[in-house]
Amino acid sequence: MKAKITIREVAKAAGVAVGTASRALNRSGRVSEHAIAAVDRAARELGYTPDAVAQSMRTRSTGVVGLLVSDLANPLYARIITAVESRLLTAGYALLVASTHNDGLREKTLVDLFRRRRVDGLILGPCQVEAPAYLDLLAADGPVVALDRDFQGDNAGVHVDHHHGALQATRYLLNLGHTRIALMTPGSVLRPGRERIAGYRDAFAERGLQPEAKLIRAEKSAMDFAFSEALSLLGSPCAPTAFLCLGTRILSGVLQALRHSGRTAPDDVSVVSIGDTDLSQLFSPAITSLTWDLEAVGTAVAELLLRRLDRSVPLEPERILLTTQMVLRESCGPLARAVARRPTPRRIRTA
Amino acid sequence: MKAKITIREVAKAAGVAVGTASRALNRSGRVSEHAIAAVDRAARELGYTPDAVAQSMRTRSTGVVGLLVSDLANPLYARIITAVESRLLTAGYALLVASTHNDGLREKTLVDLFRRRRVDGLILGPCQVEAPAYLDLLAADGPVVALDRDFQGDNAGVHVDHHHGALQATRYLLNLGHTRIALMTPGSVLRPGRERIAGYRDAFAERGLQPEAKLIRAEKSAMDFAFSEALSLLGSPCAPTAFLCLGTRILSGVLQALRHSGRTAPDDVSVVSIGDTDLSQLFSPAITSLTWDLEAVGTAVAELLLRRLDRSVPLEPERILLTTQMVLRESCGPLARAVARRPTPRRIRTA
DNA sequence: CTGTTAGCGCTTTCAA
DNA sequence: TTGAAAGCGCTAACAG
Repeated sequence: MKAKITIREVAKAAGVAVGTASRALNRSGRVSEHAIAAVDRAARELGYTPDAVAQSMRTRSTGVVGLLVSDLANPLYARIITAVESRLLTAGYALLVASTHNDGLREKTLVDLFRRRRVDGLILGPCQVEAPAYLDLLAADGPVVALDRDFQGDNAGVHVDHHHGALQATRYLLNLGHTRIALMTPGSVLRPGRERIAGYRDAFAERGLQPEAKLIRAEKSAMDFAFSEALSLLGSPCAPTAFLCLGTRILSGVLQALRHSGRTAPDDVSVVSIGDTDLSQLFSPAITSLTWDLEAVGTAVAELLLRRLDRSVPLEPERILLTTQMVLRESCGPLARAVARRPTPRRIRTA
Repeated sequence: MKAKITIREVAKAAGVAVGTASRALNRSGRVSEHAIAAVDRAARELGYTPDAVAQSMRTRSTGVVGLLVSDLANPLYARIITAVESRLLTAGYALLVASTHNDGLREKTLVDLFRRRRVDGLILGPCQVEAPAYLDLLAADGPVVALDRDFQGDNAGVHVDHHHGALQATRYLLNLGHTRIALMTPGSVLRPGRERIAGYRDAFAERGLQPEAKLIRAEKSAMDFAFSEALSLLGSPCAPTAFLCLGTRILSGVLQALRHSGRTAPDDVSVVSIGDTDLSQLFSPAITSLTWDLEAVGTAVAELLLRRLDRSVPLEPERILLTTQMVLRESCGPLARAVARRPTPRRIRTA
């Protein structure tokens, strides 16, 4: 393990004092061209690399930002993270990541872990407890920006317009004549879920309707609750004629349930997915989906943080709202079709 | 921005010297029970959090490890990373991540970025140039472990047995009577691709056969080259009767090509996917796939690194090889079927 | 067992 | 413009 080269040795090799070497390397303040040249050359020859830890020690800035999401393996997050990482890298920042698994306690632990490491900023995705008390204290240590999450503080964040998205999707299904639209969501606590449920309700309200409470499946439950929930819904006396699926895993579960019970979209039921993936694109029939620009989300949240990291600009509340687009594919049809087919005995019976 | 509490203030509040406070907090060496109690209480009351940067400065250990993969958004990597993060967290380590985008230069930049930040260890996934010169120098700074990648040095890493996997999959197709098996891979440079191609060849060799060179599509090319490649293969005079797809994106492309040209598996062609995802499980027909335990890969690589981070154990070469399993589903059939159907005019014509 | 002190490698006053 | 020196917060070595 060869000894690390320090700025001290560079200074000596260049025939200047360490202070001068530092100023030369950082191009900060008044240094002679001559000194700069000598120091640069010495640094290059010795293969000097500044020690970021020591720099952080003095400057109180680590050049690291932390990112917390509920699950790194979620393909949607994975793509957002890639975009965040990319944008941050161009500004010289490194990215520390971790999964909260949607557990408030774990989030606190991780935030502390990051804080002890003196991250310069924090990006927080949705989590169980949206605005825990420690978030306010935290803001004193550096900027915290929200990723599809609501918490007080100076309120900076990037949000997807899930409300409008769900509204749009629900309207579409209502226009096709569906009213028994099952809403399958992994939870109603987190912002995305909350907003989507509200959008769904509002679409009904626009027509003076109200969704059947039983069709809203927002219980927090096991990962693949969607399969069993969908199956039981399909077997109930007033089965839904359409499914609005919130998330890839949910879509998987619903599609499996459909297959299992011998139904197909769009003939027996219509299916819309909120969140677009390989699966929705390639499934037969291709699934009509609500999509949004994940790269834009990542880039925007990184940029927002970067702006707040730059102490020269004043910190004012800043919320960025990104819109969703509906991609029409093959999985939806007018109610008539489903009604016409429902009487078939095989289809009515419970699995 | 309230002033940070340092160990100095904790010591004063507890009525001891900083040295004692440090020893008490770290339970290191000889400290009286009394002192420990006083220091702990003072620390709690003041809300003291040790500054990891200052600690790193002294101890020369940051408690951070770096992880580099070609693409964080790749769902397979995403799941591995989650497992790595989980395992590392239990040992108190934080995880710095970045994507190399399979670019050797970018990898070097990132490795430097991590190194300057003095990560304690490094996990490197496959990249363009498998064993660049700087990797050897790097080993002097701390342990480097490979993730499905071959490089010299002290050779520690976790590898998936892609060779055996591809062998297994190819044998399976050969047993079904297929010999014109297209191998669709995003590249032959990286270890996984190399090994898989070798396995594929070896399966042919076992029967004294040799695959047609034209059926091996290992060109490095655009992300969705699979679609056009598959389409052109299907239109060629001696179209393949089976597809071996290496990776999710490739599978997507091939499935799209099949749909586009009006063919379906397993009647017209057989399809096997190497790497199992939602798509392969839910597609109709469900795709016969080669799968491996991604969580095990992540845990194993984390554990391997952790072991090497512990300076008390001697560093000896250590390679962990994980096996693959073949999951039989509905996308493959005997050659006979495809042959019987091929004469149908619509199917022979090029799209 | 505990206090004092010397740095880790760097940036940043403050004089010169 | 430059050099010398003072720390950033902490741990480790050394006296007591």
